[in-house]
Amino acid sequence: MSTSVYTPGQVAEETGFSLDTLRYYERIGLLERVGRNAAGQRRFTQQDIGWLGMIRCLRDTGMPIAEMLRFAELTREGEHTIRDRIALLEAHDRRVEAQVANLREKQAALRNKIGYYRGVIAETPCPAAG
Amino acid sequence: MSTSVYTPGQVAEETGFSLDTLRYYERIGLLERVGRNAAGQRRFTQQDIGWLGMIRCLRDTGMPIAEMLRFAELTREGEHTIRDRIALLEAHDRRVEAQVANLREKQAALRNKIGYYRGVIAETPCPAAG
DNA sequence: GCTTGACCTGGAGCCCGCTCCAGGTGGGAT
DNA sequence: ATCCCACCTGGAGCGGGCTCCAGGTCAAGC
Repeated sequence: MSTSVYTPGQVAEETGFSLDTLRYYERIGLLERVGRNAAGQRRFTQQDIGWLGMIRCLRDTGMPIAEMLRFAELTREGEHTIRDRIALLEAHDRRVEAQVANLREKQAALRNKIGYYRGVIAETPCPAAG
Repeated sequence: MSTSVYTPGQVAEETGFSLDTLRYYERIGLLERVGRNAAGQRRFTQQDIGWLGMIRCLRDTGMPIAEMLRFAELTREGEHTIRDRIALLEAHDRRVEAQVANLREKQAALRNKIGYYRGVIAETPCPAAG
């Protein structure tokens, strides 16, 4: 299984992005032009897959595509942008933290509500026996 | 300050929903027809605000509007739907839990990446002194 | 030799959740 | 009396992020 290249289907399978999404990401430049075989079909490298893993992390944590594009750009520009990349990721990390905090807060409120409903039921044990 | 009704502006202020969003929620039935004054202007009750708080929790935790509508419906149907409401909220709670877990997992990966970048910088302390 | 199916392209379409607009009404402060 | 501003309605528009489609090209298995 040390195939050094992967077909679109394999990549979709592995990354969880749909074929259309993979093409879309390439179109908008989030994915650098992917290599092709003689017939013009995409052949992804291990590197491409690694980058897609990064994209997956950023998307799943709610980074908008515009910002991922910025990050992609920085990455392409080379090592001298590493500080900028760190700054970008750290800012994002803070947003993720806030996101989790908000989720937890709202979740607590919802659990409260569930508890309240349970109490209501406890007072009226049998639905139609009031 | 114990105004028993609130203007749209006050409600927007307090709930963080925009005026348009409040009207939109009423239009689609997420908010039951809000009371009006003689001139036809909305006057929200304390109850409306409570409900909006619930909506806020559900939205912020990613519940789609269609499902909030379902919840609203159940609520309007009365006490005999409490078990269904609990079920709905519990299912949602599980999704929220999964959401947080995924965020945490991806966040850890991103922090890893930041750590990696830091390592790269440590090896090349001065940007142009390679 | 033919079918099947994975893939290609460019472009249109879709869903969600708002957000904005035009044109109009009322009501409170000065 | 006047001004201004908050509010009203119905309906159109928008931004993000895909997703689908038509029409076509290879490549391998039967």
